Amino acid sequence: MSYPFKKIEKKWQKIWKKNKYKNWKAKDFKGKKIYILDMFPYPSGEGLHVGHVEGYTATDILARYYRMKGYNVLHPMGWDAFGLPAENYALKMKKNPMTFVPKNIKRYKNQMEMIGLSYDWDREINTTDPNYYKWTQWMFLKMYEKGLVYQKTAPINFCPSCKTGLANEEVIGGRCERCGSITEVKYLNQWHIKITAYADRLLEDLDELDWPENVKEMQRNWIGKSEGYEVTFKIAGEEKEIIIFTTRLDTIFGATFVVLAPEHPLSAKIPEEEYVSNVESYIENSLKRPERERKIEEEMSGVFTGRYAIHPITGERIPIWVSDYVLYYYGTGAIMGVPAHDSRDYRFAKKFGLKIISVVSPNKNEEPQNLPFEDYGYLINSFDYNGLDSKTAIEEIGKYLEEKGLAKKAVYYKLRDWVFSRQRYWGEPIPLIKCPKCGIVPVPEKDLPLKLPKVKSYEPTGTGESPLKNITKWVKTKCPKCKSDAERETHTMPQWAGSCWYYLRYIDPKNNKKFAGFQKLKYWLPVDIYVGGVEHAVLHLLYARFWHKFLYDLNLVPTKEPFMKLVNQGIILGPDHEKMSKSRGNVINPDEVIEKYGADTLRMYEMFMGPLEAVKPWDTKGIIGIFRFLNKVWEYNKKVRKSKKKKEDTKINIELNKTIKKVTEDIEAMKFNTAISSMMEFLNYVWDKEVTKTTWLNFIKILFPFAPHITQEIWSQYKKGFLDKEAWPKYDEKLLKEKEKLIIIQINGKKRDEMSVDVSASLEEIQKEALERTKVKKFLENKKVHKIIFVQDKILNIVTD
RNA sequence: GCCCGGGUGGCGGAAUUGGUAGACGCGUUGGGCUUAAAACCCAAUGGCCUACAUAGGCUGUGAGGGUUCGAAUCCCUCCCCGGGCACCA
Repeated sequence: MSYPFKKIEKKWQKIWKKNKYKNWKAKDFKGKKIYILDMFPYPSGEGLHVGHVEGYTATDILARYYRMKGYNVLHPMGWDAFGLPAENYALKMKKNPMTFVPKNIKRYKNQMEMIGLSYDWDREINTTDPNYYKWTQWMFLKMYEKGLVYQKTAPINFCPSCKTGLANEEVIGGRCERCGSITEVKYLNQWHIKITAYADRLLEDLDELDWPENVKEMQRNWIGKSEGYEVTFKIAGEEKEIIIFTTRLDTIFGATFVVLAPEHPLSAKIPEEEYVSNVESYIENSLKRPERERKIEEEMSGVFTGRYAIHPITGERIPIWVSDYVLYYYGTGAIMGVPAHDSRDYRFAKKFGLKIISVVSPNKNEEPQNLPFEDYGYLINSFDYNGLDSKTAIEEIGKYLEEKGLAKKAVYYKLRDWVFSRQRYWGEPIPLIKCPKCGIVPVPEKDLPLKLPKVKSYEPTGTGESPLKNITKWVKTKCPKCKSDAERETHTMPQWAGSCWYYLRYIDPKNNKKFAGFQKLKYWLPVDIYVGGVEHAVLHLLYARFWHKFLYDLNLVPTKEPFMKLVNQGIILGPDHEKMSKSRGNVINPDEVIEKYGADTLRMYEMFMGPLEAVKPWDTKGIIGIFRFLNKVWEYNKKVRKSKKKKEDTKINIELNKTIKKVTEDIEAMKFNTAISSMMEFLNYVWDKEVTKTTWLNFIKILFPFAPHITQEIWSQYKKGFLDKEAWPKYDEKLLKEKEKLIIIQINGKKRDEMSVDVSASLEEIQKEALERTKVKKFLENKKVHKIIFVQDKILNIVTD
């Protein structure tokens, strides 16, 4: 017979709800605050999966713990309901997202209650609520006002299945982040946001953050800062010049050719007559192919223009080529080819028989052994600069060229501006109006929110136009400036827009004058702990940091960064150690687990599986261990209720204090798996013993954040009120200082014996006692003691010759 | 190719950061309860070996080497797995 978890869990969930979640409310400006945040879900309709439960349980434990510790805890939840995930699901089910999404939200919320998550539901937000997206639009207009929003026709990534343009960040390995389709390149006129203006700050401020190193590294790589020089190469017999970008000015004496990207304006302009048709067809061909395809190609291609560039130092004539291994959208779209020290230039030179000169070597006055040699080293074959190390050479050569006006320092980033238009229905309408007379005119603030119109058909068109385009009534409007007939922008914002600032709205969710009051923001920010999946490393987490910094510059938020500490929960694999997926049939459904074992078991098992950050497989058998543990708690409680014991034994007291200490420290370090182990150890220890009610209730208190239902039920059998309101038990350090210590006796580093010693014993006493032990004597026969090493309270190592 | 993680029993994982390797849990084996099974309870459980037994020995944290009285932990070389980036000049 198992304990009646269904009855207990239902009972307390009902009471908590009836109590209007009062125990979980955050109060502004009251005492010491802590802001514990989850990444809010997209309510797609598939329901919560075990991965959500993992992260949400972890923060729930923290929230419950800190409340008991007397903190003012902000632990909110909301819905990221705009965007592709929700819309694609609605499309699949042939429903309108406007009616469908609220249903999904209900389902998600219901599931969260079934897991026993202690959110402050008064602060619930929904990104599709006009009262919410009013402020998303407002912030967008602020960016527009500050010149960070611009329109440009550019080749962008386009998902043929979702039928919309995507940002660079949304293309993972050439595929759409949402649906996995291979993306295409389309030339579309899109709104962009100048996130690149913040590249340097986004990079630098990473250092201050308590984030996993790999996430910081991913952001650094994504931003991809390169410092170098722009160098001018004159074209022989022409006024025109080619500006190239290089980070390796030390290799300039090895530049034996110049390469232009096919898109480079000079590519089509400069070829000698006999080369024109060749170059033109090459350019035409490469423009047809998306960048991604060009990259994958092993074989290098390119054409000679028939023209030569003048080397800026030696004055030598070097050939100018056009090749698509040079990217137009990075740097200046032109490079100097240094085949001896760059693998791509090397391959290119080999293929077309171009000159290769080594100019950097690992050793002075020596040619490098293997080409290409891409590391820094010492200069050779470089005239006056021979013998200098690469770094010095870069500076010296840079100085020389700068003086001659042929070079200047330059910084380039891999990060590109954020493509912000989506050709989809389910998003925040971009609040801009196109007036034939005034051009682009923002929707006046008083007219916000610009509501998304209700429609019958919202299927994406695939033409590069938004479905909103067909809603003539909505599209046709008057220009706010000149009142003449005008049209609304019909593209919508990407799904990331709403999630860029949702953590701010929780702080002041009902404010209808501002997105949030500054004093409240000052009290609650920054977010102290943010838990969520690593998949947002260069998406949401980069966008939100950018958005936050923008608001910071307008003095609208008090901190430079939104999220101080970030923790990524590791994904939970199926029992077969493979990623959970419907097609593999290895998906664990949390609803079913709750049905079979209850929410407390589900919560605790997910915390017990291993470290929060680790990727770990679900073990269908393993969960029984937690279930047994909770059953044992229930059984043992019956024994305690009958007990008349008044005074606790010292040994049990020590054990309890040890457990409280371990659980306290482990929760703060988010090491939930070992916290649970130590509680199991405690129960195992007292299992055949009797404890007082006080001892037992202290144990129940520390178990509460992990298993709130069963503990609250047990608590109610002794005392009134909610465990949320109880103070976290303190542990007594004095009790933890044991009188006797176990000393391990090693001989030459190997454990041979152990003995118990009074803590007050002197080293001499311990040594003497140890050397007299029969086992020790046996090992020391015919040997001379050379040295004795003693580690206080731990080890005595006897070293012999 | 480059950059991050990581390799510990049959499995998930512990190990105070250089000091008893394998906590806790699963599984397995033996025993109890039961007409029987499940559930539950008790005990054993890294591998190899010696022993009638109480016991005891050797070996062991991906491989090899090094530092140290002492290494899962630090250093060097290599192998393997996971993740990210990938013609970014």
